[in-house]
Amino acid sequence: MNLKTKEHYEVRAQVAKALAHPARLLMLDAIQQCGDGEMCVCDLTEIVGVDQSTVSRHLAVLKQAGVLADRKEGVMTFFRLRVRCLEGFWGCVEIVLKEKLKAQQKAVGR
Amino acid sequence: MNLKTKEHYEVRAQVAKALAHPARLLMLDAIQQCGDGEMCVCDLTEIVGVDQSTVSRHLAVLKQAGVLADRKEGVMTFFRLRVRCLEGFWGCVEIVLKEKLKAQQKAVGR
DNA sequence: TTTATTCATGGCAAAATGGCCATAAAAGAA
DNA sequence: TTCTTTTATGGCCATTTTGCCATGAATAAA
Repeated sequence: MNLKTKEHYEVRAQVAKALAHPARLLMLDAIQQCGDGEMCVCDLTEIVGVDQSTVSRHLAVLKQAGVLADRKEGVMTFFRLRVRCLEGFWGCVEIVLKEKLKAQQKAVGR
Repeated sequence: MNLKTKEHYEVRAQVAKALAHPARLLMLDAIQQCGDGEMCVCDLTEIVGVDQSTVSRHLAVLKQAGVLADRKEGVMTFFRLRVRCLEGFWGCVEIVLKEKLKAQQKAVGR
């Protein structure tokens, strides 16, 4: 088998972890769908509906993971996606969810 | 904007969370690469190198998420992938890692 | 039957995560 | 200058996650 080093799996898990929070998913979705391709912390705070400090920390996680980039303009900070592959990422998640549903239906019919 | 419900993001985050652990990644990789397409808990325990009870719990997480299925044969339990899309999933992670590296290089050269 | 093997689970402790509040820092407005 | 707005961060607490040990349950072997 062609298994990798422990670090190999750790850095990849770190990226997946950054994507594994509902508030962060919502923020990514909002940024992706907004016309400008970027959003300020204040707007994201309103959309997510948690404390501004919490949003700031979520955004820091996504930035640190390599998913978002930021740009300061005056008093505001705008965040934008650094990658275009998230569709594929969530496409796989959708498939997993469908499989899970299948398994549950099979279990009920047992 | 076409944002989804809170639950929409929660179930998807749950799947991502299941994939967001180095030991679980290693196990998925091992199962994917092994010839039979399935592995027993005992072999996975040896590969990962943590307690057998810990491996069992990791496998339960992946099963619950819809990523793995299991099959009992005698005293052993074999786990196999339920989905074929993980390549795409990790492909996106690779792209994120490359972006992160680019950002770090830019930061050093500043 | 007794013994050994394989896996799952209860219990517990350590660490990580996520949330809020308060507040600092930076920029612009008055 | 002083006030306001926007963002980031320290502090703190509650919850979740992760790991191990011990042990139970199930099956196979002796």
